[in-house]
Amino acid sequence: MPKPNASRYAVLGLLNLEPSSGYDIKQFIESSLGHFWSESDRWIYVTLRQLKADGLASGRAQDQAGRPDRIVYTITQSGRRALRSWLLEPAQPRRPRNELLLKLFLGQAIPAEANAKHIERHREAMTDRHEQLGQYERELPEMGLDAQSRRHLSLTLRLAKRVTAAHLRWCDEADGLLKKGSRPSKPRRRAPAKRARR
Amino acid sequence: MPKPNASRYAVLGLLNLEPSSGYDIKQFIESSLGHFWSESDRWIYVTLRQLKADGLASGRAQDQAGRPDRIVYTITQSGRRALRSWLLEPAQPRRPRNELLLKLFLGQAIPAEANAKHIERHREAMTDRHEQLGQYERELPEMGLDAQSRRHLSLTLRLAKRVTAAHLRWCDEADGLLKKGSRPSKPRRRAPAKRARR
DNA sequence: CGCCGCATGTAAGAGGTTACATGATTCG
DNA sequence: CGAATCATGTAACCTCTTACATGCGGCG
Repeated sequence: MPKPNASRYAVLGLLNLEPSSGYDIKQFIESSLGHFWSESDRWIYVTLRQLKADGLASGRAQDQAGRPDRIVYTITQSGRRALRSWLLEPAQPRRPRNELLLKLFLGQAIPAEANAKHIERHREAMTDRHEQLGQYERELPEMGLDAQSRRHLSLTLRLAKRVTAAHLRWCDEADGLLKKGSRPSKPRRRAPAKRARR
Repeated sequence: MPKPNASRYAVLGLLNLEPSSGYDIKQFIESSLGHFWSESDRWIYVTLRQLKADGLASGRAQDQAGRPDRIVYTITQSGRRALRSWLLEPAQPRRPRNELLLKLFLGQAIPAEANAKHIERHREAMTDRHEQLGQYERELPEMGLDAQSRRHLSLTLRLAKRVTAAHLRWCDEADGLLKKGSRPSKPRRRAPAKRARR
């Protein structure tokens, strides 16, 4: 029995929507799931062969005139069963790892302006993202998806937008706090206070 | 030259605040950075020895009466230089991988109530988290941290709270949308529409 | 007496990432 | 003519997880 492994099930789940080649899956993930899921394209191919080896999918090579052959994978009965039972299990939260917050927390070692720059970059990234999400949301109805998929995708978009907006509001707040923090009452003053644990 | 690697710098950054043993670092991460950063405890020990091997930290074993020995690591000059230049670089965003959203997106394969349950679990998790963050925020002033660290930690807490609140509001929205979606005009009806890519 | 806290380590392996490799076609 | 698109693969490597290992002292 294969271990619980999100990559496998992500690929398997897409096969469940429609038989696909590795390239199809890569395209679909990049174009549609990018705001909450991504995979390295090489890894998709490896995963597909693993799924086939485990009997969760079957693959047939298609000869294509003037193109590289494509291997189209189809989910099997046992694949559907495995997918369903994975979908019923609670989602496993990932280990939190926010590099931006880590850098800010450790940011005493660098000038305050450098920290402000981190926030500024983040604001730009979040602004772009927010715009892209809005764009994507507007394009949703025109994509050839069935009503269910559209509803489910729209659900994920809404969370992404809310979270992005929260980040943007935080950027404003953070700017203010960083400015306050970097303005010592006397110039060049250095706090002698020592951090103590426990 | 070691590759850019967040774990190493997380540990190095903590050493920069104060010379510490692996166990100290584990405790500090668990108690204070848990909402935006975590490490597997075993890996911390490995990382510390790597840092030492690379000359970024030095370590001295301390004999302790009746206790296992502890190895206290101290950041070196070259460690400080490496840390500073890492802190100045833009934060690398991680590959997005939200298992909850993946399961919801693929959730056509399971009954609508199962998807609602995912949301419900998520709401509970986010509610707990929000409470914990509030608790932590209230305890901040009493922790033996210097003013800078307190301000920086509080910054990270504020983002975490905003994001958590966004998740909670989304849970309510999602409930509504899932209910609408699972109520077909005629019972047992199944949408024959086929998804098409591109 | 058994469990918890302190304190570190090793080794195997999972789960990826990245560089390298190939090769035809279409488009600007 | 060069770059991008289609299409897959191998192999080395990195990062981290997990199971296993040790051992003392204090507490209920």
